[in-house]
Amino acid sequence: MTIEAEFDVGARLSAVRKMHHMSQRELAKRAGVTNGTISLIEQNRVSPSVSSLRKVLQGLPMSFSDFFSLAAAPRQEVFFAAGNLLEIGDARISYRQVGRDMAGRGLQILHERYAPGSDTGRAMLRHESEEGGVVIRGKLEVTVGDQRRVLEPGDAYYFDSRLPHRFRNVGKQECEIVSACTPPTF
Amino acid sequence: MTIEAEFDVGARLSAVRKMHHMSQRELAKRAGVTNGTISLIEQNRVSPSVSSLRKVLQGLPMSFSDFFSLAAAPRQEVFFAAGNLLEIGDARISYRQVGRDMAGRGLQILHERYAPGSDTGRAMLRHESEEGGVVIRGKLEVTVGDQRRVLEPGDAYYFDSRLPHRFRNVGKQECEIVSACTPPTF
DNA sequence: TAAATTTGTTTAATATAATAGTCGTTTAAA
DNA sequence: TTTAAACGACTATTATATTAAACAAATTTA
Repeated sequence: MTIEAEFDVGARLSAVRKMHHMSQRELAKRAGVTNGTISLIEQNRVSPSVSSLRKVLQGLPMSFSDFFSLAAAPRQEVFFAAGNLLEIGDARISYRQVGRDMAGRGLQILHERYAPGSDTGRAMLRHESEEGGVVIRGKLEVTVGDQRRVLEPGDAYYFDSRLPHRFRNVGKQECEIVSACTPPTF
Repeated sequence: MTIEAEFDVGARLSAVRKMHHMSQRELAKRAGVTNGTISLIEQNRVSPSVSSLRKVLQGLPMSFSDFFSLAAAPRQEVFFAAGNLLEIGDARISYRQVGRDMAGRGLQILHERYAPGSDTGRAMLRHESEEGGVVIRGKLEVTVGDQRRVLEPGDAYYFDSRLPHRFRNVGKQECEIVSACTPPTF
């Protein structure tokens, strides 16, 4: 039986709104509330009623359970520096493990390439899986939740796929990464 | 990206409160609100603020995500009459399947016995699994969410373990059932 | 540059939620 | 029965959320 740790409704709404590239006014318009309401909620100067919060979330759109699952999700370590990977290979073949402990992770690794300027764009939310990767060549801007960083060769990422996320090749050359994700639930 | 279907906050709170065997006053006391607030919320005559709903849920205790996951969970068929099981065995050995389609279920079957008057009691919420069973001998009162029924030999149940649930042997003889549950996530 | 949008914030007025206290009913005890 | 305790519902008051409108700062357009 989990109890709610306190969490920041305002910051969470602000983050998820920005991930959807909406202004307060645009969201307010879609949600059928005023922009002032959004502003006050995001500053935690009011605690919205469930009914108005529902209107706001429907403007994204997002369900209550997604919103609160995100809010309740423990913050994981997202970025790993190039020199901060765990070497588990041998002298001839190097296996560099992303993340300290793999306990309870279990995912499959893939290779991907990004043309200059390419962008995974809109599809920001997935469910019930995890994914990670390593940049081989080029520059990749990775956005996860409210965290964003441009990764360069050797850098890596790992996060819960339920967090909103986006990949962009911000460099002028092709970008190659080693990525991985858990298999679909069924 | 799931959107919230409308759901009845008041009815959900009322159901989950009753599953915890609390009166409005008792919950109000634990939550630090007045019993009138609980009453008004359960009648949907107000839409509680997130902050007061949090106080109420902490009185149970229950997290936002559990509360809204429950509310968002599609209502499954919970009870199956004795003659309403799917026979998948042969003439010598009878396998009677509980539930129509097993698509996306995947669980393991077990046998259990309940002494007269025994009661699983308090532990009402689990996570991320499903369970079901068949009564072989005796009478078993099964409570799932806001649904309750006394099952007799041949009757069966199947439900999402995230729903609050409880088993009681209300008969005077030992009760034997065939039950099943999904393995723990890790 | 200058004008025009668009951004997030703020304030006074309004609408709504939460409280304290009371009521009638039900349940249990005497 | 009678009494006492507990229950959920209700009302008037208080506290809070929401709105509408105006504001300054940042960005875009001409």
